[in-house]
Amino acid sequence: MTNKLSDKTVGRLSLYRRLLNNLARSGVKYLFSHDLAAESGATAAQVRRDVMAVGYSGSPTKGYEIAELAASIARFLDGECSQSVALIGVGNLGRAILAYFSGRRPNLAIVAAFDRDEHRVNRVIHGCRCYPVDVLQEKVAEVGIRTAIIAVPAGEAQTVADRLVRSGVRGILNFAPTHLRVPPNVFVQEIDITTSLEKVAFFARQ
Amino acid sequence: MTNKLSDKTVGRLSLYRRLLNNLARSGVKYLFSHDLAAESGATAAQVRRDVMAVGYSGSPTKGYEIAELAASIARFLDGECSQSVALIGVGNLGRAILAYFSGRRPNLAIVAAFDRDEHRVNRVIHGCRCYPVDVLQEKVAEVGIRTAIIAVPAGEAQTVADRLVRSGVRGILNFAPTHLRVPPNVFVQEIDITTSLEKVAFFARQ
DNA sequence: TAGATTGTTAATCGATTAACAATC
DNA sequence: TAGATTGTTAATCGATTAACAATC
Repeated sequence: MTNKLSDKTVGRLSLYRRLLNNLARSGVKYLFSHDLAAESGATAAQVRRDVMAVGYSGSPTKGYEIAELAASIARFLDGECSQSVALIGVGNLGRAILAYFSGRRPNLAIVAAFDRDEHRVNRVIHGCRCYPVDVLQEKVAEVGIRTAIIAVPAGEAQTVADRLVRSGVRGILNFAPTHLRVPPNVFVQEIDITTSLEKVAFFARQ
Repeated sequence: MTNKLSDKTVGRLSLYRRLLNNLARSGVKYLFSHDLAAESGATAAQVRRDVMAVGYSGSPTKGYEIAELAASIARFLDGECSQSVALIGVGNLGRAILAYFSGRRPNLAIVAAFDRDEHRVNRVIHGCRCYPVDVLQEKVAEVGIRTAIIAVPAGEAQTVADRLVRSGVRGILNFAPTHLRVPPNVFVQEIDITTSLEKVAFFARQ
């Protein structure tokens, strides 16, 4: 179960699950690899390999049973118990992230937010309690948080990351436009909106 | 100049430029490939290859002249004239994006935002005029916008993308959790925050 | 000069794609 | 059965890494 799975495969599985849940809601029972491929942007062969990786099998005539496949992916992606997430930085982007995840994923909820600005702390934003950043390490260690989202300005991101890692965080989603230096046992996913937009603008011009 | 450059290379170049500009501001004049590598998370060999791609040359003893290299990258990434960007969806995320880019990049500015909700339109948010989505095609074609950001709910993203493409847009930054189907001459960069967070949570548990 | 770095090619690696026997 | 799809392996592709002569 704790296989070595590539970054990309895990990303695709997460996407498949969401698509499958949507389809299940609309009453569809089965689909073929090429259906899921068309929905997700992957290829049918990728879907088949990814499905294989989670240990689920389909039928050559009926395809995959949607509910079963979704359940297999869930078993694979989600841990035994639900995971708590911390958010650091409650500016425009941080608040958008809070709003976005508010009550959406019960297994993966942002349970604590932190900010340096005292006007933003000691209140509840989109259902999430905001604390001063001074209590970051204490709080993260206390709750046993292992996943964090960094949405602070570039200059503060590395300091925040260091403190997170010291408190036991093992995965960071980093929106700050800075490459974070972390130990090899910590997974970092960088989302650099400026770079993404510049890429789009570049290829739009070609 | 209009070379076939990979997605990843363009992304790294965009990041290098930002790092170089920061260094230039702090008064540094030269750096070596491994310095830029350490800052960006790339390898020194990647930096050398990327620099080669933009047609700039360094010196084995001094390294790269920061200002010159930044200028070469800028010539390469930016077009002749500045590019206008449209934003569709002025919800929490859309407003965060507006705030983020507001006045930051003169060459790549969000000049028009669109939303379906009439409470959000016909006003200026973070310096950007918001229009009803009905005038999207008209406005995009009129201004000659070729780059757009989609920040609408998943269900509306494909419709919006179709209309954008019909109006002449050739690059889309898509925050909606939907795989967009577009013609092959349109570049799409998907930023799926939910998938990214699930990936981080998954690897944090390993 | 000696030494480190550059520009650039060759070797490696990993992921994607093609292919096909097994299956229902 | 005939036919399409599955599970899975082999071939392909592209990007990363290693290597090294040329350079200052």
